[in-house]
Amino acid sequence: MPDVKHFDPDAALEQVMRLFWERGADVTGIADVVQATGLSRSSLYATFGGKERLQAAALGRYLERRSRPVFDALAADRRGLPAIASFFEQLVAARCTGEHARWGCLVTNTHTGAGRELPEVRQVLDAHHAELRAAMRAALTVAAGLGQVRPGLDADAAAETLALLAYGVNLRSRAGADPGDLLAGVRAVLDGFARTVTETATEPVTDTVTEER
Amino acid sequence: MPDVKHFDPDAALEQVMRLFWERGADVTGIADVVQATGLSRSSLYATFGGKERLQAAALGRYLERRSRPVFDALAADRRGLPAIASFFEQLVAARCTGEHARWGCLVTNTHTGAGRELPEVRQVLDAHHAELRAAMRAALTVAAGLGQVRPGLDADAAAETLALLAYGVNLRSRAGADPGDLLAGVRAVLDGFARTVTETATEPVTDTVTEER
DNA sequence: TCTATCTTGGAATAGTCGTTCCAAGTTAGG
DNA sequence: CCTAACTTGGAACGACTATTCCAAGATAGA
Repeated sequence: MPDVKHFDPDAALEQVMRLFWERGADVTGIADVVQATGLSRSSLYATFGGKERLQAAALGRYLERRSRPVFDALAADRRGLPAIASFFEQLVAARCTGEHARWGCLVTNTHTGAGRELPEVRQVLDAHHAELRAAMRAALTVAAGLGQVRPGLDADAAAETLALLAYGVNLRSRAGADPGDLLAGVRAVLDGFARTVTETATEPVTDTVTEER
Repeated sequence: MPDVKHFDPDAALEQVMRLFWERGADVTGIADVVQATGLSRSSLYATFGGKERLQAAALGRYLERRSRPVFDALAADRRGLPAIASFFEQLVAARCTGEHARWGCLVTNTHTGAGRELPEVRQVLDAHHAELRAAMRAALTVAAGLGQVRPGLDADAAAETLALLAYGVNLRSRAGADPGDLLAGVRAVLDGFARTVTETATEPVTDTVTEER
């Protein structure tokens, strides 16, 4: 029987993902990957193939390990509009403070990069958008059932709105946007989706967002 | 007296801007710039300096020639919410069809690129955001004066929302998003900002957006 | 322990990157 | 026409790019 790998491919891919996430895949060289992972070029190419396949794998890992769990939590949250508000609060906090501050979102960042034309990458981009929108839609449906939402709201359109808003937050956070501004922008949208003007004015569903500022 | 330039620097910068816009500055080499402009490396460096300064110049030109005129038109538009709806209709159309389809927005694209840390570039990014938000705010103020907007709407927050939404549209359009989805997302926001639920349901301010689909 | 089979480190590949340099060409005032 | 001042084409630079290759090392069944 042959030799086995002297490293953990899963841990290596995790480091590659973080490297591409923080710096951007386009401007990160294989030499950087070698240094960050401690692997040799041979092991890297034998395990992951070339850079394009490595980028696709790292992007797929980001969707599975980073995005999807949050999307699933949102879709499973039974609170309605507060669930969406909570999602954005955590998003802004993660994008503007802590370990990954100003890293943005790897999927969002990839939209403008060179690898966006690769089929494997494009597929992840579209899947990310579909899953984000579906999670938003699910939360909006719950909100509608709880009577939190204004009559006549198009849940599909509103879900698309919130997805686009999340991309905007991700994008601007990478340029060092003020978290207060981002949260204010989120609050204005959710207030617009809420049941009536007076209700949201006296007791807004997004009170927690305001408190975060 | 010395020799004069054998080319038009303004026209050359225009071509560079379009090149960076379509392909991305990071993945566009000086060789590509030389080929696209027809200039020699000597003339290029003598006129614009290195690549970083060239990128900053191209980005500044984009803001001045592409973004600002549209922002100014929005800020000067006295229609209120229809002015904002019209802005987004033109945006989606420009991003998804015609000459610059799937190019996105150069400023939006630059948010995720390598040059985003350069002071000159960062300055343009922030200026772009400030001007976009100010234009949105101006249109919202007009809308409030015309009684088109729901009571209690925070114009600053709503302006931030619309700016973030525009970034989302720009980003997703570069990945080939469906223009109908984008317009639906825009419509949902504007309906939420409009005066009352019943009014926007029977006669939405964003009717023209709906018709575009 | 032997050996087939895989992994590993690191050299080497051809190509591209941004940038610099210089001789040759071009201009316009004197 | 002369010449100072500038522009231009194109070669050349070292540093980097992704990728390939191979000898040496490691492994586990026979």
